[in-house]
Amino acid sequence: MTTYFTQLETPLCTLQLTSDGEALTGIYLLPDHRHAPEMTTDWQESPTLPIFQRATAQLTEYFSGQRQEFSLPLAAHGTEFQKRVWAELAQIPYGQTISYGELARRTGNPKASRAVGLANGKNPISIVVPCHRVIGASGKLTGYGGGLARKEALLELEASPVGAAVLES
Amino acid sequence: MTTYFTQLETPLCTLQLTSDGEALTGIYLLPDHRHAPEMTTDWQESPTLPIFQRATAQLTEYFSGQRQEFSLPLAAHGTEFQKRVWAELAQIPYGQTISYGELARRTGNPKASRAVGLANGKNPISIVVPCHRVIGASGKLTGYGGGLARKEALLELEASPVGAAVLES
DNA sequence: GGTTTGCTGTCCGAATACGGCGAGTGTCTT
DNA sequence: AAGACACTCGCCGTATTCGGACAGCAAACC
Repeated sequence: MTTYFTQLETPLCTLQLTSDGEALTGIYLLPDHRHAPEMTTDWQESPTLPIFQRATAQLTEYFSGQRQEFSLPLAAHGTEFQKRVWAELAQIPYGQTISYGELARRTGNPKASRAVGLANGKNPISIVVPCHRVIGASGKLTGYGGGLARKEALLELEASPVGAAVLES
Repeated sequence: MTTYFTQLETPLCTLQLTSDGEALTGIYLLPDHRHAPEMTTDWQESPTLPIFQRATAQLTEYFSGQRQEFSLPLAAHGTEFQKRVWAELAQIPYGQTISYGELARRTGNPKASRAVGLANGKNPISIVVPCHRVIGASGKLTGYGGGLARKEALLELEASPVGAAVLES
């Protein structure tokens, strides 16, 4: 199965988008994103793919503070448990944060907060599936696949009424 | 990937042939063949598939003593080591036997006679890939996925100038 | 306030177990 | 002597199991 990809520059960092040709399968924060897939010979750069056009437009709006929700076909591959966690992630509104424990409760395994953290880190579609909105019960950020600094930046962006201005400073 | 199959009656037993549509992927001695794959819902019976027609004809000739070598497209899936062993199996002439140790030497791992035995047992294409021609260094048959009795019968068939007559008795 | 402990799902490396062997002994028949 | 047989031990590639490590948290203790 061919994997299509393209890249997008944002005020935060470079994003790498991947797709199966129909749905979006991944978004990675380019330099040093943990669990980012290796690019193999069957990858094909296709900036003009419709799904990439739509995703690029919506992400650009997001970073300018003009968009709070995404509308894109997604296809995240993982275990049953992981998919349940990711589905629950998508329910967290823009600008809000919850704890790993709370996410565990919503997922149906109240005591699996630690496993939820792992599943969170494996979320392939950063930003659109807002894993950055999950923080420790104490308020500490505790971890992010794309780096703690970027997690903090994303939360600042969503908390600021002036949008991307905070990223420029 | 759909798996195609058909069955064939022989003087020895029923044979189950499997294919990917192009090449032969398996031959199993039907009642009680160890490591025989489970038939799943994506299996499809296709007796008219060209590869099955050719295989059936050649196997029938073999059991009547009229054929000593096969000419069929094969596709055996396994590890590197297993494929090396199976390739070496194909070099053993009709009617001859060698020991597991000798097969290990020919494969390039002289001391791996025991591992060779395992790989031998995993050979998916019985008879055409003649794993029955490998016996213990002492002359004992020591084992066969399709049952020791059948291994003995196959060797008798190949040793007899009158062909399948020995199987009828 | 700190520290410890138990509860979670998944991955990954290490350790283990398991054979379609074979060579080397030792014993017991002929 | 020489063969038949039982037993032990080293050898090898796989399959399976096992033990940590983690994007946490709360309760139970000092």
